[in-house]
Amino acid sequence: MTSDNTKKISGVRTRFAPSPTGPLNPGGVRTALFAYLFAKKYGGSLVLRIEDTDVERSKKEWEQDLFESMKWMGLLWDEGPDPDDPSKYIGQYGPYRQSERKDIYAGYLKKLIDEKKAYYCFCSKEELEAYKQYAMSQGLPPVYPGKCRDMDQATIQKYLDEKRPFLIRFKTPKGQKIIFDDAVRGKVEFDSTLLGDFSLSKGFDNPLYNFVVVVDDYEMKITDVVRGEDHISNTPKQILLQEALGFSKVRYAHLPLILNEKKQKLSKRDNVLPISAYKKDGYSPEALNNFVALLGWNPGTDEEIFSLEQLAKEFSVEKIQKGGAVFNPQKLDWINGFYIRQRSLKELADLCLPYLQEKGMIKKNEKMIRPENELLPENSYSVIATGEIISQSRLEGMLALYKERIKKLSEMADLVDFFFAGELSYPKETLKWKNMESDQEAIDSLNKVYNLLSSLEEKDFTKIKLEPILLKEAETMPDRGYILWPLRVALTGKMNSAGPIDITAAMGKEKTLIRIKEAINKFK
RNA sequence: GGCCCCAUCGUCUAGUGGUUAGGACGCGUGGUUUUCAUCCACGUAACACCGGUUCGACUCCGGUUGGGGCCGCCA
Repeated sequence: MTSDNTKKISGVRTRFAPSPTGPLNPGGVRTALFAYLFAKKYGGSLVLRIEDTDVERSKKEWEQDLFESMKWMGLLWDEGPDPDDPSKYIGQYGPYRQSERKDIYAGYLKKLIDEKKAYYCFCSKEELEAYKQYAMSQGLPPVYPGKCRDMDQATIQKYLDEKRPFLIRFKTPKGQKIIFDDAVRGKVEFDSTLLGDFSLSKGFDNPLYNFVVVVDDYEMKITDVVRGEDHISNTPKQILLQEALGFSKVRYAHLPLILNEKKQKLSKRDNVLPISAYKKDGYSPEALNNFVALLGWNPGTDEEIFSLEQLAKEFSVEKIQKGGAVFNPQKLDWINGFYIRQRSLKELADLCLPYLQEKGMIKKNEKMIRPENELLPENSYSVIATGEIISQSRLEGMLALYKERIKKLSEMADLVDFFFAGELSYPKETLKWKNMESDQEAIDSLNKVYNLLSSLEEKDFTKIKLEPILLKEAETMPDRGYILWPLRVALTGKMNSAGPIDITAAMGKEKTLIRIKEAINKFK
């Protein structure tokens, strides 16, 4: 019922307003995602605003990281810097970089001072810090004591003429109850007295957070603020400012925090990676969005897999949790593995290729022509260690065997490395199946398989053809391991791998026979 | 210390006065299998506590405890 009402609200405008002081992390993405979903759900738009008023801490590189990560995640904004060329803007209300809007802020500051709703403060940092310590020790609210609140005009002018540094403070009304209705939490109440005369700006050209947020949300016609719960105690300050400036009200939805394993607010100290690192590790944006959406929100059904489009459809503020949610990397891995298993072989190959190339295993051939000028029917790759040429479908066949075995793409390379290696090195004892009593049994097994396979043609190296042949042979032994285990180790050099018959098919006749020969030779 | 917020399995959560408290991840066991995974089946495990309201509380109210957030010339 509530969601129906909300749906009717026209012109919903929400915003994501990060400060570029570090790489975008899962916490930031969660805020961005929810703001995005809120906008999409109610047919509104998402504004991206870079809160870079702190020149010391704000860096272009983090802004760039933010654009790239958001784009990669598919969280595209409707207004703000152009993701493809951040020096340009999209949407009709730009630009949205606070560092480029100082004139606007200065105008509102002057207005507040003229109307005696704000005042100059010339107190020193040391003075203020000392008072704060004292106040805390006395159990008093650690807020500005108001020394400069009623300074006479002559003194103000004198200090200004002396070019003393100053702060502009808001003249917070005392004893006022500030009540707002949070979409997540319901009614929230604060006492204005406890807020103190908070600061709006350093001089006229270094405006501060609480002030610029209010100005920008108004100027950008924001209707709904979706942000982390860590901002809830800023909300009464911002409401007071809206009232002082005669701005319209905005609605608030404060999201529960994402917590570390110790149940504290996620921070850089925790082993949570920036989005760019998850990307590098081989997590997909779909999995990340899906996982992060489920942190503090649920669809009300048992369903857990959602695309961004489905999320935008299903999303509702009523279903947002009140308590914080612990970031659980195991569940992320599970979801990521799930998405990998959904991929087509072509997609999987495209996705894994960069990892294989990075490890120096293969390279993609530019020309679709073999050295002897034979045209290839499709893409081809060169195996760097051996110079072999393999086709797209062969590569896909190899990767397919490990699709079910990885949770992230970066794990693929180490699993399939044997396909792209020269002679394998492993202790010959591993060729011996656990039930075998002597080396000779392993040698016999390998010889048998060698003979069987060498009588076949390359085109018979498919699972369908190979399986009956090899299994028939295996049935003559005490158990299948007598045939299959030595073959596995000969082909992969590993104790754990995909099925040996699958590998034989994926590897092809030539290389398979070479590997078996090499294995037998280890005993000579 | 002050203010604000929160409270169901280890974790993410369903649940809106009467349920064997459900699902998912993880973990364990079994099945499939030559191995590792996948897959399937089964299992493990929770209403923080104390009062009240009520015929009846996980659910409503109060308190306690616990956890968290914020208290910047950061955002």
